[in-house]
Amino acid sequence: MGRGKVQLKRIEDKTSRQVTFSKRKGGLMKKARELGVLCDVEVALMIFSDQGRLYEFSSAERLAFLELSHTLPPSSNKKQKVLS
Amino acid sequence: MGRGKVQLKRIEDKTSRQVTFSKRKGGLMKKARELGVLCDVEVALMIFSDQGRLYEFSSAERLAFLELSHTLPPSSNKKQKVLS
DNA sequence: CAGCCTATGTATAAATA
DNA sequence: TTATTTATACATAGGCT
Repeated sequence: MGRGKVQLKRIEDKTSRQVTFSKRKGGLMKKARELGVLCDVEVALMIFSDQGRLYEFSSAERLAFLELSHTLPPSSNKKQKVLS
Repeated sequence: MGRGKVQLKRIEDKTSRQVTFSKRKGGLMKKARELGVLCDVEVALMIFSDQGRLYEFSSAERLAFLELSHTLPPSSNKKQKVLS
């Protein structure tokens, strides 16, 4: 989307990679949420970045264990950050 | 997208709900894969439908446990189907 | 660096086959 | 009912602030 076509490879420039990560993470979570609501299914989305753990789910019950059973990203030595 | 605007509520018509599920599931997985590659992060996407379990991940190592630690959807009494 | 803007690329709702 | 075809809505890359 946007002005240029997307190449399916790691974005080398750190700044653009961070910007793209932020934009696409938001879009992906929105879509995951929509799929859950529109189609009445349970969806879990987990994204591990260098900063911490991010996740999304539309129906907590069956998926709540995900919060507890994962391992911490090795690069993270701080308390993990949990975002909606 | 498409011809009509989207209402963020459960699609009541079973046929449209199934059609929408199929289309959006594909789109969501594609985007999840792209985010993982472009931004060099680990992504896991799990969708529980009535049919079975679907999942996606860009980096198997840390997330492989997801395959084993989840519980089966109660509505599924057949062997689960695993898709890429 | 976090937002805002907007031209363009994509995803997809409906319609149709 | 599933596959293909548009017309549109939506997401977002690159620029700019």
